[in-house]
Amino acid sequence: MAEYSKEEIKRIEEKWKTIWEQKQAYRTDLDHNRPKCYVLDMFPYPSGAGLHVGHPLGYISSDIYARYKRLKGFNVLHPMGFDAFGLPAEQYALEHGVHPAVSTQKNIETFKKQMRGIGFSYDWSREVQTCDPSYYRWTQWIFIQIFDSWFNRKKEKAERIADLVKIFEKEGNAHHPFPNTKYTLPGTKSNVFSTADWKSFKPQLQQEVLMQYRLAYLAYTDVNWCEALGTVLANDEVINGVSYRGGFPVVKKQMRQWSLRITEYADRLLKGLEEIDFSDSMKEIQRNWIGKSTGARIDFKVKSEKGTVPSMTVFTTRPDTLFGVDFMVVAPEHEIVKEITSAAQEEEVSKYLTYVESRSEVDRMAEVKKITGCFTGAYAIHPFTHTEIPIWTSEYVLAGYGTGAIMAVPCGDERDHKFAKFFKLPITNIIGKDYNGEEANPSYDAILQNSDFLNGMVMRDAIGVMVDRLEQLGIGKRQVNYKMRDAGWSRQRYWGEPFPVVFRGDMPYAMADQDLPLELPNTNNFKPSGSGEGPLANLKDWIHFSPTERRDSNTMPTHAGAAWYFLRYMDPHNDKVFAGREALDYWNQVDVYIGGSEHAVAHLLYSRLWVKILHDLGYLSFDEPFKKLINQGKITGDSRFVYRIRGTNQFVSAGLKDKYETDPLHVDINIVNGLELDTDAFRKWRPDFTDAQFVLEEGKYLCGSAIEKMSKSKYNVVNPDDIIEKYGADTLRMYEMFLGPLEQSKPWNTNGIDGVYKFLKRFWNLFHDGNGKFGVTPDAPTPDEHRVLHKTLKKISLDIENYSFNTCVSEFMICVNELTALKCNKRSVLEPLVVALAPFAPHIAEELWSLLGYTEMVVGARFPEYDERHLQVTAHAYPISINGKVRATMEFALDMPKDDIEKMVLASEIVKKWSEGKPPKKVIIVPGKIVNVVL
RNA sequence: GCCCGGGUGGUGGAAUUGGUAGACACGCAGGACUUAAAAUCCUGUGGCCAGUAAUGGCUGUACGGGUUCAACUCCCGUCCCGGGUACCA
Repeated sequence: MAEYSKEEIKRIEEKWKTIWEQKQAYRTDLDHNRPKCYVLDMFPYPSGAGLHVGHPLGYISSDIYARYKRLKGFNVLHPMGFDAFGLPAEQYALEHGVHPAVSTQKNIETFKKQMRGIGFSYDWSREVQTCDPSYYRWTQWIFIQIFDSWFNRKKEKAERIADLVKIFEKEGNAHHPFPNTKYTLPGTKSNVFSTADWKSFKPQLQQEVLMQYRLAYLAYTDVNWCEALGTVLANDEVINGVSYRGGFPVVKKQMRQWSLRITEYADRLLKGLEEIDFSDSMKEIQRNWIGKSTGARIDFKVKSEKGTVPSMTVFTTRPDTLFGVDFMVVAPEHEIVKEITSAAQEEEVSKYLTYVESRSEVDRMAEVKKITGCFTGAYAIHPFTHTEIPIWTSEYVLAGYGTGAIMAVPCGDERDHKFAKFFKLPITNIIGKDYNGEEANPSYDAILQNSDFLNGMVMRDAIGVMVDRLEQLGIGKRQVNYKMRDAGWSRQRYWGEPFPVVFRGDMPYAMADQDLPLELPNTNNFKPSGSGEGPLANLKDWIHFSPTERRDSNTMPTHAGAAWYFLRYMDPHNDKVFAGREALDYWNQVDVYIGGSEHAVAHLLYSRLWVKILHDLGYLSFDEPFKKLINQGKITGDSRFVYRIRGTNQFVSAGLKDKYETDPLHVDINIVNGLELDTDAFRKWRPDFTDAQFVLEEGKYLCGSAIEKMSKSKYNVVNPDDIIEKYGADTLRMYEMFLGPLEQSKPWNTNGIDGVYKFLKRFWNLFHDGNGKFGVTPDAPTPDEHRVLHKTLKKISLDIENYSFNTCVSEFMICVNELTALKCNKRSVLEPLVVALAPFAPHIAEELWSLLGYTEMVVGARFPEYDERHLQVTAHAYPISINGKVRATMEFALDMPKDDIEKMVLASEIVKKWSEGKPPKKVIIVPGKIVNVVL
């Protein structure tokens, strides 16, 4: 008896999982005779909670795609691994005393077990774990390559530091100025040096200079210091001034940190977006993050009491508005403030600076709209009108962007306008009626007035004219600015990659290749030192491993291991290089990358950066890692609530809750059916509910509901294991796809899962008679059966190529409905369908395939091609236009073979009737479209 | 505030990208089988109206306009929902 029952499903699924493992069915090797396809999932962080139904959504889609591509004859790389370093394991260690290595391994085992249950086709022989020394050895190695390179702006690519040294020896740094324009050589005010200077520098100073160019560099930088976590956070880990994890306050602190000079790549990261297939919103997020703006730097002479400052420089995107400047604003942190403040304003300015310093990041974030500022007593001289423009300082100008100083044009900029109104400063109007006196108009299209040589010009056109003039006079220059900052790369944590450097004196030196990996020392002391140093600082012997040398006490962020793991998959066991060149060239770019949109800025940008650097240094033939990115939507939880009457153990049904004073409580989703609570189960759920009383409506207890994030504390987590236990993995896979479009977020519910289960059962039954006996007939298909088969094959293959898996499932259901109605049990029809179903429901497909008599697995089969000749197209009646003009309308509806000649014949017949016997010269007819006829 | 998405039956969602809106599934209702229930199968199911009926008519894709022979799809305006971002000059 072979019925598609719970027991049979279990037997089948376990059987095939075991066979796949024994035969290593999904093992992949280089094969130059077949086209390759690299299908990648974002590898998970193995959290203690295990997988929930949201995780597999992306994994299932990528698995379907990978399996499909295999059946289409591609050599598919479809690996999985673990992003195993990270803060949660370390915090767990602090709380429970379990070493991160131990808890991480345990979690990974759980993840793998759960993944096995779903029946993924991963090549587990290629698994990587970022915390494995044989892996992070190469993370460290790549870091050294980055440390050992600089960005040649002339060639727009990374080169070796050794090449830079050669340049310095030949010509100093005249053609390659310091990336940081504010940097000056120690003891001087200069930022240029000659060959002779370079040769006179002591080795220590040479290293210091080189550090200014390195793509991974050490510098005192303002970092986001989180006291509560005892660590520094990256910009993208700070949300609204508090830590993304825990929501603790974050303040600025100066620390000597590693950074990656990602800003040098801003333009290439931006340009690269044009050639890769990411969603519009994803590209937009990255563009915003990079934040490119073009404009000009403009120098202003300064008149102060002390007369010491010859000029100040501002950045503006609107040089066309130069004649509308009414005041200047510099950031409070700007060093010029102290130099130009007049005696009369001294007290007020210092009071204001104290106030600004006292304001935490959170305060500033919370009160963005608050207008504060102070006059410095100094004036800038307008380069054309030579009028005196008052210089103010205000926190609305940021020290870290542009030059930290702006020219304020209140009639065109909203913030400048508000500032002017608040401090009652006069406003110059340069755009006539386009400025209403009430609010700024940031238009580019107004006609300029009051603007000397720009009068009468459209603002947009005036920009270039003004910049040209400024450049001629040598008081301004075209300039591009980016919002993006260099990426902080140090973490004061234990559970991460140690930096592969040794310090001699103050300077770090890269470790030699043969000394890698620098292994993370084993310890049980994970407490941060609190002063800003990480737990590794507690290991004095490790830090000071020799009398003259010491190690870095920081570790790298989790982004490091994740920035290149997709390369390691290509050649995971290589101990000579991070991945062999042949494998890198063969597997090349990731063809499809599926994962959550939350990694839009951090992970995806760092991966793109590392690949670009490795490409520049000659290690890779491609410079974008991911050809196509798909963001699967989040699966949210669907929570249920019960309402307890305050102070009692009585619970009121949702419809009646307003009649009482109640408190809502989350209730376990698993003891609620739809909205109806299983009251017996509820009493058993928790001891304090044993004697719960219920106020029912219409004999039922109905729960309240809300869509929320899935989390343990909300009792709305659905574990895929439970679904598999009840319906099997094939049903879970197909149901998750059936839920809706892949990229759309949706709440999890099991409302329709029976429909999918029934579908599989009916599919199974097509191969069996009423008594559960397997049997198919050898007959040839009827035209109807042909049509059903080829229609389905066409739709399925097209939809998979478009990642539209939900419509695939529907198409399968239609197919089974139609074949059931036709009572079709022919091998010629059913066999191709087994192969088509295999990507979605691999277990049942394998079983049916073997029942059909194949000894080789369906894994190795070929996806059936559809044949257009078996498809019937229904044409509809539409107006027919003759010579582009609509002449008449006629209805026809018929099944028409989709064949061009017949279409022509048909169309000409129709037209013949209408155009009074005149035969058409040219007829274009597309089913479902306007029929165009040229007479 | 600004920038992207999106709004279709009781529900999840289809619609060849301008061509019969609501496929498929859930739910619901009715029926068959059964002593009964479960399971399974069949029929119906956007709304309103007419008819004993087969059927026919009107209306309908957030709202208001427009383009078109034809609009869920394109254009203009309005209202909601989701995501990103936040003094970046």
